[in-house]
Amino acid sequence: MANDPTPPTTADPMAPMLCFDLYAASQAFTRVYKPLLAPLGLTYPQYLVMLNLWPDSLLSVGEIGRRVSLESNTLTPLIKRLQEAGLVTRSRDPDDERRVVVALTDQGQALEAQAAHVPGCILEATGMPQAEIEALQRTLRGLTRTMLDAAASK
Amino acid sequence: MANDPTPPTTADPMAPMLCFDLYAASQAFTRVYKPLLAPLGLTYPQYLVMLNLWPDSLLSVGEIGRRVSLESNTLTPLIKRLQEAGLVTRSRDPDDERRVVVALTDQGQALEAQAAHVPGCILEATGMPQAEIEALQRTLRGLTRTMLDAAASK
DNA sequence: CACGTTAATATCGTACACGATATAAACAAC
DNA sequence: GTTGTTTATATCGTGTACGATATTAACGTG
Repeated sequence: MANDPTPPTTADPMAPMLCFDLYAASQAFTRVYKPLLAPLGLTYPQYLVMLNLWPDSLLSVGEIGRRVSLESNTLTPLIKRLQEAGLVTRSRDPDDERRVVVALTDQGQALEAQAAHVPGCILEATGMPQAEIEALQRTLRGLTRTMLDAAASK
Repeated sequence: MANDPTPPTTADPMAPMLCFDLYAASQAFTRVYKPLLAPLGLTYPQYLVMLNLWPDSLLSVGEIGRRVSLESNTLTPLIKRLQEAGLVTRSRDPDDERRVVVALTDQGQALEAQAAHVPGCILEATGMPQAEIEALQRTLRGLTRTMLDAAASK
């Protein structure tokens, strides 16, 4: 342990930053998800997309985007990677050629069973009872709405 | 409004995802920060770095990393951008040539005054009383610790 | 003091995020 | 039916994140 030239901190500038705590918690989840999803060949955002495709098996890019709060600039390359992995197909909607329809392949369908244990593992890792988790979710959703309204009104 | 081929969702796969709510809340903060920080020429992570430099004015890359939870692979290019913007200087620590010391320039120092209104604006945008914010921070910090412990023990 | 180890940054590759813009299909109005 | 507008994706550029590896300095032990 060499001597660090850092002077003793008088007041932690990070202490009052709620945003930082949110970010840290989000990153902590990512770290727990990673070893669970890596064997499936999925990143966390890719897992969110698959999670929506498993029950519906066929969705437009835009509908996926609304559900996971991402736009085509992020989703298009992400879904292309899922396609390269053989999990989904991409094709134009014949009813509306502007749309791209994402559909599960057999392999993508089969992945659902292999991912079935993930939510339970995450729930366990939180160490929180269900009721407390739901209370936290309500708090966060209210906060998110308030913040977005504040951003929009500017 | 054309007819969307999306079938009615039976159960929202996103509903139980606490991680998603954390992510959404974090993104909502980013959107509120952006118009406040853009006039200063800072991104949010860059603002976090400056927030630590303003009281101490001279920190090693590693010490900054410990405070903002980032490593050199992210910090090095970020700090180089701050350097190109004329806000900081980078130089080797003469006492330990492995270290790089980041120091505020006059311009970087001066930016503190221009950023002084930011925390108040953020606090106001949350619409939450101070006590509730602190309670949420405690919850999030506890959750983060539990999650990281769970990730480490695997 | 050589030599293996540790420590502090940097570099590289991959994958998000997201603002701005481009493209092309669908729609609307005349 | 041409023309203007909206809608759905895609592309591009910049900036994080982060695992893996490289580089160089400091340290420890014989």
